[in-house]
Amino acid sequence: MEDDRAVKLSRRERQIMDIVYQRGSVSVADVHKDLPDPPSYSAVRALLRILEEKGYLTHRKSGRRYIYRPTQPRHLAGRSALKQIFQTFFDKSIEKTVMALVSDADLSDEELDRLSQRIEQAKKGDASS
Amino acid sequence: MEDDRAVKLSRRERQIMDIVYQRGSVSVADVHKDLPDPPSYSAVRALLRILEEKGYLTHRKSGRRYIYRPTQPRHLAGRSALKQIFQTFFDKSIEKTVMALVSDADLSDEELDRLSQRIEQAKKGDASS
DNA sequence: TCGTAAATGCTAAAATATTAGCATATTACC
DNA sequence: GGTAATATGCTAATATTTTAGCATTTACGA
Repeated sequence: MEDDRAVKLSRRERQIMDIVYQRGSVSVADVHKDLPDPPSYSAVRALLRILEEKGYLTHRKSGRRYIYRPTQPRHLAGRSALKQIFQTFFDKSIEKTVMALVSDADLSDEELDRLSQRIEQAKKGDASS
Repeated sequence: MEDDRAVKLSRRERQIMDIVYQRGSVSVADVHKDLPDPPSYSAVRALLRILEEKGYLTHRKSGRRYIYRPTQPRHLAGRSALKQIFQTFFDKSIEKTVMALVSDADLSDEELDRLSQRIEQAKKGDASS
């Protein structure tokens, strides 16, 4: 289990990381705006600083403000989050997980077609990449 | 956003809920065993009691011990967890999420076939349920 | 240029989560 | 029935998280 990352985050830290990943990069004000039951601006800054100290974020200056970005790329973080979900709720079954996702989504026939085709193409024997 | 549930859990509470959902139902000892950096048995009991107070768990007696179960059914909890993931990491795209899941999984050709067929069957026009 | 609005740095207070330990109850087994 | 092992109930100490506020810096615009 290399899920040490998300497991160690406090509630607020987790909420903030979610916002960061959703937005890609954020200013303090962005986070403050999106946070449920938002605390003071100061509090948000402190949390961001802590997350940076812990290695989850970096920042750069843009004009007079800091822009924070995650250190772990989004797609990697997403994958490990998915892994966690399918282990916890879907008996480690990809199929169950996918079907839950699909059946909740109310996709059009076209979208379903496209999806099933893309899955077909993932087959090993398939050279049409 | 009705994600009020997971959003409110503390770190330990979340770890415990994960264990509960993974196992289906648990004794205190089960949780204690699975918890990363396990605290005392007492601490685990306290957390379970709190989670029950908050409405996430119930318990029944089995012999001399308590068996805890989640109040929200597994599949529902799983779905809302998935929703959270695909919103946060995959631009609210089912397709992106599914493909991330599939491409990480190293499924056999047979499994991929089966999956793509099941997705086909989800089409509205399809009456072969 | 220079005033000012808007940012960050820092620190410590307050709230919440986490933990251990002792007292008590229950069950299984001899 | 008696007793030891294994539960839970409860409470208070400790650790961590979350927060606000004041001091200082920075860049934008009149």
